[in-house]
Amino acid sequence: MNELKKYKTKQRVAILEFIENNKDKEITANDILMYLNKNEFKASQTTIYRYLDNLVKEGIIKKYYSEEKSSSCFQYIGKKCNEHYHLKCNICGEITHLDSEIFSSIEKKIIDKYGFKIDNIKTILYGTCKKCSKTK
Amino acid sequence: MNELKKYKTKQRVAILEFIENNKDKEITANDILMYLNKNEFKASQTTIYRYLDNLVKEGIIKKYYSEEKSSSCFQYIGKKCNEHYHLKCNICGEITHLDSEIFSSIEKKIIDKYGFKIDNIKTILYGTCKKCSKTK
DNA sequence: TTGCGTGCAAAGGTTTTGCATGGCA
DNA sequence: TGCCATGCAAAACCTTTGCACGCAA
Repeated sequence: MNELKKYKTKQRVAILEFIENNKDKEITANDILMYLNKNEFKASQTTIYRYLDNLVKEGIIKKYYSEEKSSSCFQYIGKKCNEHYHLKCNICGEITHLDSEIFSSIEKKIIDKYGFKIDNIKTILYGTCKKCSKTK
Repeated sequence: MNELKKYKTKQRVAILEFIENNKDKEITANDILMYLNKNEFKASQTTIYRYLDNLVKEGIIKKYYSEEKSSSCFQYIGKKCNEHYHLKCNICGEITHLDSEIFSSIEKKIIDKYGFKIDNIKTILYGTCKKCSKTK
């Protein structure tokens, strides 16, 4: 994505910090709001939603919808995730980063046959991870 | 799954008919509401939501969440869609059904390397379709 | 007649928007 | 100083709930 000008504010730092500290969890906008209200810097829900949108567009976090919570959830994925795909376990929520070579042949096949260019940032492959397959 | 007593009402017939006639589309509760309002039998949104819940519980339709539409979508379950993947255009929303062979090699690779079993019903491959790539 | 189904209106919850103010660079 | 970011309140949505009435069986 292009370099949009962005300022570093206390709110943004606090929000991103919270998300980074909870890499392994799905976080709702409300979780962030509740957490910040108990801490040093507060941020309004408006700010939280707007900043989360930015982070999603930049590919730094991912957004999903949780039926269970009836709200959107966000999760940190890191800055170098623009080149590969992600697997997400339906059961434990764990995210696995896929080697990019695995998908390159398929990307090409799909472009050739359907003219469809897959967006690897937005696309998430859902399923069941190794651990959860065993304990089932 | 058990045999709950159910009445056959005009509203329910109309709702189910609409869903069946749009097997290949994602339908929101609102789509049904709008459609019915233009036609023979009307149904309130309350009725629609309640009946959709029933159909989901009975396994007749499937419910998932559409980020695009920011609302739940429902789809009649046809056997054919349980075996392959779907491409969804970020721009026009068109859904393309993928030939299952294209993905089978990848599924195997991912199981071998990560032990991850992809769920082809829940997974949707997002991107840009041929038409929208051209007009861009 | 019985009791499930319906519709209305209102509530509940999440997310977005408009606008004036605040604050980083 | 120039803009972007923020916060408030209200709006816009989607979905659920309570309650009285309607209607299939």
